[in-house]
Order: sequence, then structure tokens, then C-alpha cells
Amino acid sequence: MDVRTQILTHATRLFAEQGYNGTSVQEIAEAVGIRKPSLLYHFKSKDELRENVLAEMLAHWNAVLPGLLLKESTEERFDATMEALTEFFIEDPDRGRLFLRETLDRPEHMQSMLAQFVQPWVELLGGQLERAKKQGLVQDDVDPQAYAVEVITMAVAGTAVIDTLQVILPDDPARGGTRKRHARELIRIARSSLYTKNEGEK
Amino acid sequence: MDVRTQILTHATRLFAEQGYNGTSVQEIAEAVGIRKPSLLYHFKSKDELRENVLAEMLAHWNAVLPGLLLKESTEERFDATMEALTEFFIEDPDRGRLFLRETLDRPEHMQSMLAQFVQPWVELLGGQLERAKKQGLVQDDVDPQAYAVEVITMAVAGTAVIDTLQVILPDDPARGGTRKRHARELIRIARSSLYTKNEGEK
DNA sequence: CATGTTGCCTACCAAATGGTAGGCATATGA
DNA sequence: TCATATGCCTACCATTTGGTAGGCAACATG
Repeated sequence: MDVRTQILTHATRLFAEQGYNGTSVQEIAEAVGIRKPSLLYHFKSKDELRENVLAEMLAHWNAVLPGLLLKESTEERFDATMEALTEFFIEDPDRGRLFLRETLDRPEHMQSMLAQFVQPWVELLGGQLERAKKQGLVQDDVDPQAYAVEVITMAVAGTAVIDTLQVILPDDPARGGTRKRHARELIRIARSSLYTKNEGEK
Repeated sequence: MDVRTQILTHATRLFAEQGYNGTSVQEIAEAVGIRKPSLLYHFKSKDELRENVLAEMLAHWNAVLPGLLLKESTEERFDATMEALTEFFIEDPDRGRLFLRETLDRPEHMQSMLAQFVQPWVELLGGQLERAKKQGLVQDDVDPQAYAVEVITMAVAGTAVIDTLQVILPDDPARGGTRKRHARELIRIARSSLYTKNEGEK
């Protein structure tokens, strides 16, 4: 693997585990197996490295996106998005941790990222839910934007801390592993608190 | 106000905002208006300060707890707990941030705290929900422990990042401020994804 | 062959970090 | 009154931090 990529990989892991301030350039260089100045040859500063780590994660997500837009019905698109969202973060919990840490450490930066990449989606979803409400498909006391925020928070923060929560949510032969249980319940809560419960339980 | 208390107050704020590693003893001392060695006279080390900050937060929570145990019915207790949980974290978002940061930075430490303070509650709730399921009060595909974890995650992480999410969830004259919308929707989701929806919509 | 350019290195630097030593004034209590 | 404890200070220290200067080997290219 390309050295630059190796640096990004290890930096991602270490930033996610210990945070930006808790990780020294030295430590990342050691993990890669090179000296500090060699690392700073590839990335001019620690801050530039951070930006690239974030950009990489965003690129991964953008690779998943297009598929979601192809779905036809609202419900199909909702399900596909929920599934992609949880899968994306569960696939590599470092993503959620990184995302969460960035939100805590640099709120203003995260705000502009949210405005750019997330807000349009929430806006779109909001409109669809309002329409679905009128058709009686969706519970009428839902606050669509707030709903979206809660679900995203659950997905991101949930996967970020799920390994730590193993004490509370142990592996269960009948229900599956900790991560599985988290993912399933997250989707259940999201669906169950959205759709009306008249006909066809499921 | 007592100097020791002032130190704890400022340390809490700064740790929550910038994280433990992102905050120097110097900076805290400056905020209080004393010199660094004076601060280290009150707390032997930065780490001891961190422990005290956490202990303080826990003490606040323990002051809320007893009231919750007095409630009679399961549903009353559930509602009271949910309300106390959200109120506790919304009252001061630093609590959620601190809690979340600690979970990310020191997972093992947080695990032992969870095992001690949270697990018994989840266990208790789990038993009650299983019983309520058999009575048909609670949806039968709920995974009680997973459910508890998701709700707690939403409450803690939600309040921790809610101010940043203002872009997505703006103040709305009809629905109230950002925090209010978050709190209301959180409780709605928690209830709606738990109870069965037969009689009496609310 | 000469002339960069790439990628890594050793050696170094100023600044900031958590923490210690020890002095000095004020209050407390025998 | 005298001893001791409290609470804050200045001065200092070793270590770590992000980052720079500059050298050196390998390789590509005119």
C-alpha cells in the first residue's frame, strides 16, 4: 500500500481512538514505520492531515449515496437510506467516532459541513414526510426535521460507542451480537415511531 | 464562591468544550484568575481534577435519582425517568459532552461506571418491559436492553451536539426552539416505538 | 552524462506542557 | 505570643509538541 494511504489509514484509526489532540504526529509516524519529518513531507501540517482524513471519510460516503437516489417509492428510499446509514457506520465504527469528535471539537466546521451535505437531505425528507402525513401513512405528531436529527444521532453516536456499551447490551444467542442488536433496534425504533400502525403489522 | 468550586466549574466547561487533552491546566487557572501552581495546590494533578469533575456530575445525577424510584406504575416511572434524563442533560449540555468525551477517550473507565450505575437500571427496565409485553402493553418485537441503550444514546449524544445541529433543526415559531424540538421529539420517539397503539392515542 | 525530483533521513528549534521547590503573607489555635 | 497550617505566589525543570533545515541516496529525464 502507498505510504500516503498508510498514513491516512493509521491517522484515521488513531484520531478516532484518541482524538486529534490526544494523538501526536510522532505516534502516527511510528505506526506507519517512518520518521516524523517524512510524514510531514506528505502532509505539510498535522491540521492538513486531519482535513484529509475527514475528506477521505466523506468520499467513502459519497460512493454510497448515488444508489439511494435510484429507489422509487418514499418508503423504499427511506428504508434504503436507513440501511445505508447504519451499515456505513457499523462497517467501521471509527467513522462514527471521528464524526462525533469533529462535532465536539470543531462545531463551526461541522456546521458548515452539515449545511452542505446533510441539510438538503433533511429538507427533502421533511417535505416527503409532510406529504405522507396528509395521506395518513405517517404519524401526525412527527416533527420531520427533529425526527431526522434524532435518527441520525442514534446511528452515528450509537455505532461510535456501541463497543463500550457491551456491558449493558451483551451478546445474546437468541438476539445476536451487540452490534447486530444495536442495528436492528435502531431500525425498529426509526420505523415504529414514524409510520402509523393501522394495517399490516410490518 | 469557593475557589475549589470555581476551578471545578471552569474545568467542567473547558473539558466539555475542548476535551481533556485540548485543555491545559494553565488555561483553567487563567479562567479562574489564579496561577497554575495554585490550582495544583487544590488538585494534585490534572488527572485528579478530571476525576473530580466527573464525580461532581455524578453527584448531581444522584440527587435526581431518588425521586424516580417513588413512582408507582411502570408507565409513570418510565415517563418520569425519561423526563428526568432529558431534563438533566438539556439543563446543561456540558454534561452530555463530558459524558460522551469520557466514553470516547476512556472506554474502559466508562465501562466500569456503566456497569455500576446504569446496568442495574437497564436490567430492571428489561424485566418490566418483558412483563408488559405479555400484557400486550408493549410492542412484542422490542429488544428491551437495546431499546434502553438507544434511548439513552439519543438523550446523551443529542443534547451534546444539539447546538451544532441548529443548522438542520432551526428555531420554529410553531414548534419552539432547537432544544425544545429535540426534547419533544426524543420523548415522542421513545414512547411511540415502545407502547402498542391500540386504544387512546396518548 | 548531467540535472533535477522524489522520498526519506538526522539534527535541531522554540514553544507549551504537567509538575516541583520553596518563599511569603495571613489566619488559627495552644 | 509563638507555632503551625493555609493559600497563593515566582522561578524553575524535564519532556513533548509541531515544525524546519538541510543532507543523501535512488531514480527519471534532457
